Amino acid sequence: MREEKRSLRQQQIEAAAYEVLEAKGYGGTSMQGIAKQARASNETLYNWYGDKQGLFRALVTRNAEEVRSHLEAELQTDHDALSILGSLGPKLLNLLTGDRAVALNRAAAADSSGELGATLSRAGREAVFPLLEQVLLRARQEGHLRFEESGAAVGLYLDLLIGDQQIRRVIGRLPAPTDEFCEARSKRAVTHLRQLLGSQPYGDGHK
Amino acid sequence: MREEKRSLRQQQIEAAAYEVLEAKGYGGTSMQGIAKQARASNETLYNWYGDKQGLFRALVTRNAEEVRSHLEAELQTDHDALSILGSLGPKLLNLLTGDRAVALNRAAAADSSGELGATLSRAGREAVFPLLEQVLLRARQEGHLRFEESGAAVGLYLDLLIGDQQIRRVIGRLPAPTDEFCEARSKRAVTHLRQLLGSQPYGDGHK
DNA sequence: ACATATCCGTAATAATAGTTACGGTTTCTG
DNA sequence: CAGAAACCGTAACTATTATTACGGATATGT
Repeated sequence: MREEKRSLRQQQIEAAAYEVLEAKGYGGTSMQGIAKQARASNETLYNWYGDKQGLFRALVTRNAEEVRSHLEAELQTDHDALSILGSLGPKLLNLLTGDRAVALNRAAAADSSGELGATLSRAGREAVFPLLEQVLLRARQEGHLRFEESGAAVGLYLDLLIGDQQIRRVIGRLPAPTDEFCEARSKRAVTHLRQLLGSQPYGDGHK
Repeated sequence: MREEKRSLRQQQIEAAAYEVLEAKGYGGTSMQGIAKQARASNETLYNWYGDKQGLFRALVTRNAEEVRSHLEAELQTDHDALSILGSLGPKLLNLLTGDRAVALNRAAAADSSGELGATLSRAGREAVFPLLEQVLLRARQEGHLRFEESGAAVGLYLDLLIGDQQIRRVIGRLPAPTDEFCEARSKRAVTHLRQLLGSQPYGDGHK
């Protein structure tokens, strides 16, 4: 009972943090601003999160956990690997270039200690990577793709899917992506991946 | 004489700004810190650059100008387009993910007004883009590549070359790239670009 | 050499934000 | 229901920092 309420309150506070963060950027985001936005008190924020970095660490890990669980759910289906990629791609792109992810990346960029960046990367890319690896390995098993190093293949896929979208979002030069955009870009990534690594049309082009 | 000295002093000040920026991140970079590092006075900084944003605007534009002139020089040679890409790629990658560029991207990410990001993008990607477009159009003319929209082709090339290297550098999860790394990645980008857009089928043996 | 503009070093000003503290109120627990 | 714990609203404390100010030193132009 008390646990539920506290968890709900934390969600509210973290939602408020995102609102301020998205509105004013990391530099313009203060603890008191978050507290006011959430109608909470400074004391509560510090009791729960320790300090400002602790609060952002919580945002990062919770957000990454959501990303990971989304993708893992997608992975449980027994569709063939490439169609998994087709439904997982847009979601991943959307999660990595959406407003929340951008706000967190900005926070990590501004954090001089580098700890937020480490947390963001560890809980983000480094958690997603093995999942994608599984998908690509399955695709290879099914005979749709051909590659030697799975790590390089995942890297190539991420380059094709994400490219420089994230950094351009982070410095404020791209609007939030639409669903259609994510869909189209994901399709393009899969198409190109098949052209580059597909076993059918092009033979093995690396060696 | 006075002009030269002043220009030299500005270079020193801007170099000092980079040093502080690279050491302490944008959040930890203060005007007084820069002044002390440069053995200059606050007054001079404000007289010359107006305010903090003005100083960073100067850094961004000067850095972008260097990038552009480097690439333009490369473009003047009359090698065939794809080999231009081969020598231009590593340089571009190095310039976009080097310590200076990363520091500036962090500054832009932390700037809530978005002005630095706009300047960075305008003077960076948006200045480089047309140059790359020229190269790719020349490659098409020479019959090495086949595409309809040159913009999309440039985008694809940039995705392959840069990918998510920049954002990973900015959040502190990648070390500065070595020359060998830039070289290898550029080669990979050109290889893949030829596989994807090449007009002749891309064979498995070489040449 | 002299008059002047610029620059350095340092300090003052003013505002902001991280963090702590406290009285009053709500919520939980026994 | 009584006591305790947690929470809210607000204020205080402290440190930092963008920006301005000023006296002494340095360089410039004539």
